[in-house]
Amino acid sequence: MRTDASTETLPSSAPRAPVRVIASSQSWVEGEAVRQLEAMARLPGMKLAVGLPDLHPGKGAPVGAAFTSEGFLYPYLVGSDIGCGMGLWNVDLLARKARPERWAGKLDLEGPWTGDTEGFLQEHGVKSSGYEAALGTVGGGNHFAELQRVDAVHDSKVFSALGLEADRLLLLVHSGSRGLGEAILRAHVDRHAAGGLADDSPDARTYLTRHDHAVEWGRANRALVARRMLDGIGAMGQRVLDVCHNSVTPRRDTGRTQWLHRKGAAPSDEGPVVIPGSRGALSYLVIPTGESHTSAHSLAHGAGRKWTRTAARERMRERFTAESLTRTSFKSHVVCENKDLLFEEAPPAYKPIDRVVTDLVEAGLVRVVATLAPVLTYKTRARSE
DNA sequence: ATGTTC
Repeated sequence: MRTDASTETLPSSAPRAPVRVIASSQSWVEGEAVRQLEAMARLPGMKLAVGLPDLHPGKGAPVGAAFTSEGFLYPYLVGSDIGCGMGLWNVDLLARKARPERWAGKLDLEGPWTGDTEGFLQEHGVKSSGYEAALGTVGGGNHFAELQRVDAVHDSKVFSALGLEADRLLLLVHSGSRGLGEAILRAHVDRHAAGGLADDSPDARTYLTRHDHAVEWGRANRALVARRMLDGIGAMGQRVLDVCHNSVTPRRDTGRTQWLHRKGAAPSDEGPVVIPGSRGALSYLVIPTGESHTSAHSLAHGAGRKWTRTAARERMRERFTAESLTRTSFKSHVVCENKDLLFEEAPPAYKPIDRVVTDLVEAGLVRVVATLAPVLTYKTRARSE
């Protein structure tokens, strides 16, 4: 049986698992993303391929998707940022005491943390990895650490049960396992290219052990990013939630083990999650409303890209100065001293988050608990023209 | 996504 996951070599006549795209007609989903989803549905052992409303094309495999398989698992579907996810912290500071401009001038999370990373990992029950120089750093791409205020509370019962208060700041951290996850995928690709692994093979066990470690390390990384941010503004915080959106996990609801791959897909079976928009948009704190096998136990993980990075750079450079993009329509501040990244990550490069969340609500998958508005978004202090 | 990549 072939285990080759490359889309070119899989004949379109190969048997195809059911494909479901959870998006209303008002959500624009690129045809290429759906084609990628359908190609992945032809992989050996695939049982279900689900596109969430933030589905968009990726490098071979689409992003904003979840896949269940039997007998085989596919590291390539998880991608290189194993363990990437969102953590939310409750900050012991009133929103009206926020000083975004002052904080933007001094916050610096570049470079290794000067504290005891080994000790920090130990406290979190995580083994060190050799990548500790990156522990507590945000990374690139769409990663960020963002101070937020509460825009509106829609479900005060759940909101209070989470220990949240409407007048307090929150901190949302989106980051992953940095170079660690990348090295794990590279080791797999060196041996198997885009092919999958028989789930009873030694290579599958090796990959899963490393994968699980990267997931834990990624979680600890977000915790250290949060601590560095909070240290920088002189505040303390408490973790409210932390969910991973790039991972593969076993499920045993059907008798035979199924492998649930999430590629930019938040879990719907681990309690509340935050679905962030672009840095110039609201983030949605939502609670899943019932377990759903047909949605592969998954939710959208963000707004989803509308423009490629290249297109965003070109279009945004024509229309805006870098300086103007360091503030948003919410009057929030953006620390991003890499100009290319500032343009690539500009709000118009992303789809409207309200439509993504509305699609999830209308599909019966979530209820909105609160909306959160940006106050200060930290991307990078590393200067680059 | 990536102690990237020439």
